[in-house]
Amino acid sequence: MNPELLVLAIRTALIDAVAAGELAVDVPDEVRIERTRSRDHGDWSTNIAMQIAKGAGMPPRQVAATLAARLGAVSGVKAVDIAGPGFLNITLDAAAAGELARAIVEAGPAYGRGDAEAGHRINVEFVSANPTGPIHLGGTRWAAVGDALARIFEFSGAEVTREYYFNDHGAQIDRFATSLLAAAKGDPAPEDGYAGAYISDIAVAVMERESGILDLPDPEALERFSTLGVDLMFTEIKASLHDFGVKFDVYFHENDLHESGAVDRAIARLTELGAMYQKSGATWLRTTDYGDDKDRVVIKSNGEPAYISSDLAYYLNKRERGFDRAFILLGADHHGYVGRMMAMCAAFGDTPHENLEILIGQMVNLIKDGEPVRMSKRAGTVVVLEDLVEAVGVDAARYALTRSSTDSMIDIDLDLLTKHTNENPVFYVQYAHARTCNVTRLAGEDGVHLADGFDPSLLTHDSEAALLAALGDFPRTVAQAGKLREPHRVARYLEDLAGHFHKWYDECRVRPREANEEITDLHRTRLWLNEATRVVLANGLGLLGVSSPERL
RNA sequence: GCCCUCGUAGCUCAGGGGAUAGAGCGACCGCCUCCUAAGCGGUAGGUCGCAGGUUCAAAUCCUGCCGGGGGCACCA
Repeated sequence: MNPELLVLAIRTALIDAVAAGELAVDVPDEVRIERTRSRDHGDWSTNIAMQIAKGAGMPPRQVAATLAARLGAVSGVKAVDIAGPGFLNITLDAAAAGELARAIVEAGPAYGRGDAEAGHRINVEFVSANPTGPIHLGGTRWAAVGDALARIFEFSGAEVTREYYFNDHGAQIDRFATSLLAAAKGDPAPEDGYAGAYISDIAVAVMERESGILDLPDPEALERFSTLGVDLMFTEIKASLHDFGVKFDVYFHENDLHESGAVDRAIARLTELGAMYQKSGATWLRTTDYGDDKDRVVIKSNGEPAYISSDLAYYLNKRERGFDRAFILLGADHHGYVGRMMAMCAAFGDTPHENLEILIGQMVNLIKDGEPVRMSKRAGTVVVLEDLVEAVGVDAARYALTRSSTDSMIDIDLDLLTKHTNENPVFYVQYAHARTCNVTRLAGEDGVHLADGFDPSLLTHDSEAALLAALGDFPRTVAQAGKLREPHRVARYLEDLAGHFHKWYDECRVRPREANEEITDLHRTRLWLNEATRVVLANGLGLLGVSSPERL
C-alpha cells in the first residue's frame, strides 16, 4: 500500500458513500493525505472530512465516521481513527505498508520518477555570467539550483536542455579588453574597468599566446585582447562548471544573435504583430500593452540595438528550437526585467509564465567576522566558485546552496565552512547512505541475502512504519519540488528521511548479532528496508547533484 | 514614491489552510563488550515583526504599517 493507492482508496470510499446515499456532496478532484507528525496519529492523515463537511451539511466528525467505516474495510488498512475536529488517522497493516520496500528496491534508480512534465521540452537557462570574470557566488548558487531543477524536471518526464547565455556583445567586453591591455602594460585599471588578480593572469596568458601583441597599435591590440581574453575566460568558466558537476548542453553566444540577423528578424516579427512604434528617433516595444510599467526602447536613436533586442531574438530562437517552456534563473538584482520580458513573451503571442518562466532568487552574502562584506573586485573580497569548492568540496557546496529556498538570502562564511565542515547537513544525509551500504556489505558477509526471503508483515516496529511512510513520500516530494520549482524541498526531505533511517538503525538491528545466530526472514526483510532506504537516498542526492558515498 | 523578496528558538533556516509550530548548529544531561557515536534519546529555549480581515480552522491567504535586502535607463 503506497500513498497513491491510499488516496485512491479514500476517494473510492467517498464515491461509494455518496452512491449509497450516506453523503450528499460533490466529490473533490483531489484528496490529500499527509504523513503524521506523531505516531499517535497513525501512518497517514487526511482532512478530507473537514473540507467537505460544509457542502455535505454534516458535522465534520460525522462525515469522518462515515468514511472511516468504509475505509476500515479496505484491505491493507489496519485502523482508521477519528481525531480532533475531524481528522482521519489511518494506520496501515504492516504487511501492506512493508510491500513498499520491495517495490522501491525493484524500481531502483527509477523510484520517484513521475510524468508531471512529460511531453514538455524545457530549456533552463542559468548562471549566464559575463565572460569578463570568474563565476561569483551568486552565479554559483544558480549553477547548483539550476542544475538540480533541470534534474528534477528530467525525473518528471521532461526533455531538458541546460543552457548558458554568454553576454559577449557590447560595452562590457570593451571594458574587459581595455582592462586587460592596461594590466599588460602595467598601467592602473581604468575607471569603470575590471581589476583583480585574474585580470593580470589573463593578460599574461594572452601575451604568452601572442607575444607581439603589445607592439600592435592600441585599437588592434584591444581587438586581440578582446578575442583571446574572452576565449580564455570562457574556457576557465566552462572548466569551473564542469568541476562543479554541471554539464551545459548549449553555450549560447549573444553575439550570434546580432551577426545572424536574428535580432532583425525578431524585430520584424514584432513589427508585423503591431507591437513596435517609432518615437523620438528610437524604436520602441509597446510592453505597456502587456502589463509593463513603461514601454521599452529596442533600437536606440543612435541606431544601436538596446540590450533587450538580444532578449527578443533569444526568446524567439528558443521557441523556434522547439522549447515550449523557457526558464530563466536570475538574481534579485534583475527582477526588474521580469515585467518587460513577460510583456515581450505576450507580444509574440505566447503565454507569459507558461511559455516563459523567470525564477528570481535572492542574493548570496559573503560573511567575514560575522559581518556581511560587500564583494568588491578592487578590494579583493570577491569569492568565486573555485574558492567555495576549495573550501568545502563540491558536495557540501552544492548542497549548502540548494537546501534553502531561493527566496531567502544565503550567507556564506568561508572561515566557518572551512572550520566546521561537518556542520553541513549534507554529511548527515550522506552518512545515512554510507550506513546502508555498510549494513548491506556486512549482511552479505553474514549470509543474509535479499533473494532468500521477504515478509513485510514483520516490519512492525514504530520506527519501521515511520521510515516506510517517509520512503513512500519521495515521489510526491519530487513532484512538488518540480511543480513549485523548489529544489530545496528535495534536500529537506532527505534530511527528514535520513533522520528516520538513523532512528530505525538505532532501534532495529538488521544483521544477526552473533555469528551463530540463526538467519531469519526478519533479518532479510529488514535488509530490504535498508536497501530501499539506500535507493531513495541515492536517488534524492542524485537530483541535487551530490554524490552518494559508500563510506564516509 | 512604485515593484519584488524576506522577518519563525541564541545562530542558520524548514514549514503553500489544519492537531501540541519543527530541523541543524550552539548550551546542558544521558547512550558504544552490540551493523560506522559524522549516530540516538532527553532538557532548556517561541507574543511565528505589528495591527486588522477572510475561514469551522491562519506562521501559511488578503490589506495596512514597521524593519532588512534588491530593483525601478535610449547601461549591459
